[in-house]
Amino acid sequence: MKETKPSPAGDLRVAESFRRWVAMPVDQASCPVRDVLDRLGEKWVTLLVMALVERPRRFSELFRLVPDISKRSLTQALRSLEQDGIVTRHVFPTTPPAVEYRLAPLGATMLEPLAAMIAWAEDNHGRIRAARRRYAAAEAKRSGASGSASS
Amino acid sequence: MKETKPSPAGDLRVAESFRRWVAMPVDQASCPVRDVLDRLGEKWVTLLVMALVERPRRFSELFRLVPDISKRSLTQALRSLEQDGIVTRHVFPTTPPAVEYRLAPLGATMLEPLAAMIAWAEDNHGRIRAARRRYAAAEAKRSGASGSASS
DNA sequence: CAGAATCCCTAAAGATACTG
DNA sequence: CAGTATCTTTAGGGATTCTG
Repeated sequence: MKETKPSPAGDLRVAESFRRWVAMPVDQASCPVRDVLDRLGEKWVTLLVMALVERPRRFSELFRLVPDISKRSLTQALRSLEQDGIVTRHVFPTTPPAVEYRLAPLGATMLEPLAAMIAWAEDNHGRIRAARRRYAAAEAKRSGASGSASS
Repeated sequence: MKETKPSPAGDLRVAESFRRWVAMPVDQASCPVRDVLDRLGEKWVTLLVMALVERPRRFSELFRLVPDISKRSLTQALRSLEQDGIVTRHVFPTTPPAVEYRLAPLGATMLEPLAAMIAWAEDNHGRIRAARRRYAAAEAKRSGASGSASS
């Protein structure tokens, strides 16, 4: 197990974050949580960041590395990341052209929190799947019981 | 600035995570990163978790708290969270009925990594917005320069 | 090789109306 | 109050084709 530190301070910090957030205008652009986290939520973004941790990768390399992505989505996701300064794009004017994507300094700073989330996901994947099964079972029982008895 | 610790260990850990992930079958359900992180990426999920940090909230409370969510989306997001064991749902059979959503223990454990991500987002929101402006400017120049000279 | 452009299609999200 | 049901709109994303 990792450190199961209670971190009441952390909780309070989140609570504070939320308080600030809720006080903000709905304006998506000015709310970091929505503006930044939404980006990270985009389908392939985190996966690509992970793919770039070890070393820079070329387009086709990433394309092969993520089996079920389309070139279009790959391009889009890389654009997002480039736009936000998370990755940089280097074009080598050879023939045929080679393009390399590398984690920008800003991107490197997000590895820590990202790794924390990933670790949490891995640690609790079992629990979550169990919870889903439990939920499905409860749901099935609800449907099965025709609204009559069965307490 | 916070601690800008280099954390090479953290980076390696992510790299390792990715290596494991890429070796996995595409099977979404067996990959924690995709299975769990995708959920967290769902539009309102993190926001709702944040809304539940301080104390349990009722449906209508959450509805008011998140200004631009629809009842339908709220219900769905809460279902997701309930399904995964992140929140629990308590029905008080009064008339009219009151339903309270509260962070489950499992949900509480994700506050730490989530807070880390949020902190990162807040710390770097300015940088990201700047990067976007830079990107937009560079893009505009590309369009402006009719593809001829300009080094 | 690395993309841009196009078409298509599904899933997510909003609005509205109805119900226990 | 706390939903569900239905309809509609939209945008994300996939497949394909074309280009520098």
